[in-house]
Amino acid sequence: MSNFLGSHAINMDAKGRLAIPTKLREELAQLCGGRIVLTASANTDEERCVLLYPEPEWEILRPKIEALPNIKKPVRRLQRLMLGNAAPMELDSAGRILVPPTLRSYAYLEKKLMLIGQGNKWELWSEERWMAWLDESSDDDDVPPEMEALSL
Amino acid sequence: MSNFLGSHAINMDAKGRLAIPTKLREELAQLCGGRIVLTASANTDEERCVLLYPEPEWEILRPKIEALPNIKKPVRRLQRLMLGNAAPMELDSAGRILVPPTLRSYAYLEKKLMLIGQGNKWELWSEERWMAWLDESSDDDDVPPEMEALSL
DNA sequence: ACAAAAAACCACTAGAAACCACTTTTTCCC
DNA sequence: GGGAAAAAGTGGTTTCTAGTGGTTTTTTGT
Repeated sequence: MSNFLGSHAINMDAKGRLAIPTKLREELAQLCGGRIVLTASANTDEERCVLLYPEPEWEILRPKIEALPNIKKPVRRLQRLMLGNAAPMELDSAGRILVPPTLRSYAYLEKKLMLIGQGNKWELWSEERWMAWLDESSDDDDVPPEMEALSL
Repeated sequence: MSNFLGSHAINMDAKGRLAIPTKLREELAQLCGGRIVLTASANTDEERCVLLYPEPEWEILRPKIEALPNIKKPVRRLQRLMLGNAAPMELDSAGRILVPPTLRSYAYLEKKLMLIGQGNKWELWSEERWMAWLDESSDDDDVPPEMEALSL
């Protein structure tokens, strides 16, 4: 399936639209006919960003999220964020997408953005916040065993 | 059936009316002829919001709530909140609904509201409270294993 | 220098929000 | 209890902003 790598610096226009890089445009065209889903990431506040899934990937994930038993608060948070912000859309004739206002403000998106490939999806960050997170995130020593086992 | 996604920022007017976004209006029109039911959510106090069901969804849910054996207090609470606040209504000619005063005050609704898609229903929040809940709910580490297992 | 892509720009449209006028209901006082 | 005043509800119109589509200019890479 999809295997997105690398990153792009992109500008958002005054109306909240951003032009998908042409390479990625073509990839998305043949992968899902240009149909994608934007939604909010449900990680910590420092990691607020917009997630961009090709539609088929989203349709794998969505039922799993909906099926979670939601007695526990973190589950309701995940559902409210990821379902409550999901926005299916297609690229316009110029290969652009309009990011919904709620997502724009959630992820603090202004003009300068970073699009980060994450295998099955892309992450869309405020460039400023992305830079800040890179600096700040290095000092965490709570490493799960799966990661310890990795030989990079 | 219905699968509501995404969210909208909406303003309530001075008389407690809010205009349903046109996209959703059309969806509701063909789904249930514009007949919906508003009621109160029965979660924690921090999550007080108004629930908006298309009538058919509500009619699936209502008998289940009514049939619950109500010796235990939480059940009576659920029944009193959800049955006792249920308000069937139709959109007016301009696609607006009048939120009953009791629901307005229950969910602290003032002017700025958020409408959050949750699959079979919508949640209507005070914008201020919605923001606060997002911030406050992130630092809860009581994550059930089903959620831990998710790869987003 | 040329071609392609990204960014900025501009004109147009549709939707939301504010506004206003009118009706009905409730409340309070005589 | 009746009437006046206030509040709440209803319907419609106007204004303005955000969304949409397209074009031009600038930048980048070859």
